[in-house]
Amino acid sequence: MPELPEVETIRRGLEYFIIQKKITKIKVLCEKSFIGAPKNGKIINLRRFGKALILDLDNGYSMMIHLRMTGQLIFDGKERYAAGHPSDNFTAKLPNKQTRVIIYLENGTLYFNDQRKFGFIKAIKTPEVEKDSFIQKLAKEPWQMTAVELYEKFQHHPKSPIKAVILDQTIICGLGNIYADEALFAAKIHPETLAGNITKKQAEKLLASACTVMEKSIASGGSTMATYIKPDGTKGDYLEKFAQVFRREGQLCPRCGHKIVKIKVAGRGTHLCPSCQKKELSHA
DNA sequence: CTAGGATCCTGTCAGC
DNA sequence: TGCTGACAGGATCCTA
Repeated sequence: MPELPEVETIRRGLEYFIIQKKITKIKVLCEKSFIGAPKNGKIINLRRFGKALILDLDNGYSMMIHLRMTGQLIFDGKERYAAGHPSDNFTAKLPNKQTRVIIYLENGTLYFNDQRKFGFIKAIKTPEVEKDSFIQKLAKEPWQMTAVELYEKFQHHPKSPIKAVILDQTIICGLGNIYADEALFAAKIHPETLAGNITKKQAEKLLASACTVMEKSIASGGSTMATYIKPDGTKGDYLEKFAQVFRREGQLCPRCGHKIVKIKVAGRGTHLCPSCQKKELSHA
């Protein structure tokens, strides 16, 4: 679930609590969730590659963390800092049934929770991080990429729907299901448009939109910040505050007032405004 | 090589 | 109430 903005939010938030802190012990509660041998050591750096987080230790080892769909990192010390897949775990007593790994630090405890066990922590030597196959295959983030580069990549997947293509981290890095839908909406492109039919102009708009939607999210702390309290005192979340189309099927398009629909593209739930995001017959 | 679908796993929710 | 199937903010593996 966590996409680039959420992982960046976690990185920035966690940094404050765990940099220069020693790991005293690591407890693996689910074998599948930890690859390699746990290493203690002092945390000297927190890096991010796409949706992957890298925790560097002072002993030559690193831990690569990927949250996949339902992973969460919750630091519990004097204060609690929780981010990742939004759920009650953010405020629950830990460890609980979904806790997979516990990292004990000198100043608190870092819980890796993951309902579906798709995520993992992997211990590797620091120089091996950039040789990791996932990291190595990652494309540039939208801010580093030019529209021409992106357009040319589209030509390698001419028959795939554009949504499937922008979800591919080896083509453009950082978007997930939310921001793919939001970026396509902002660029007024139908998610089923074949990548080979995307014009240079559309590629440009799409790239700019990807930057904008993710920047806005990072600036506001990512979509997975626990919750916020609405003026009426009830709880709300990022999606109802910032998402234009994601999980808004049945509601009215904020741009044209047409009803937002949900379809399936590339096996994923996909939200769009059929009026703003016309299939083929867009511009020239 | 690309494209599409199945798969990993747990939990929740809609519909009968 | 209990069951069943669909679905879920990701990525990889398998097949055609």
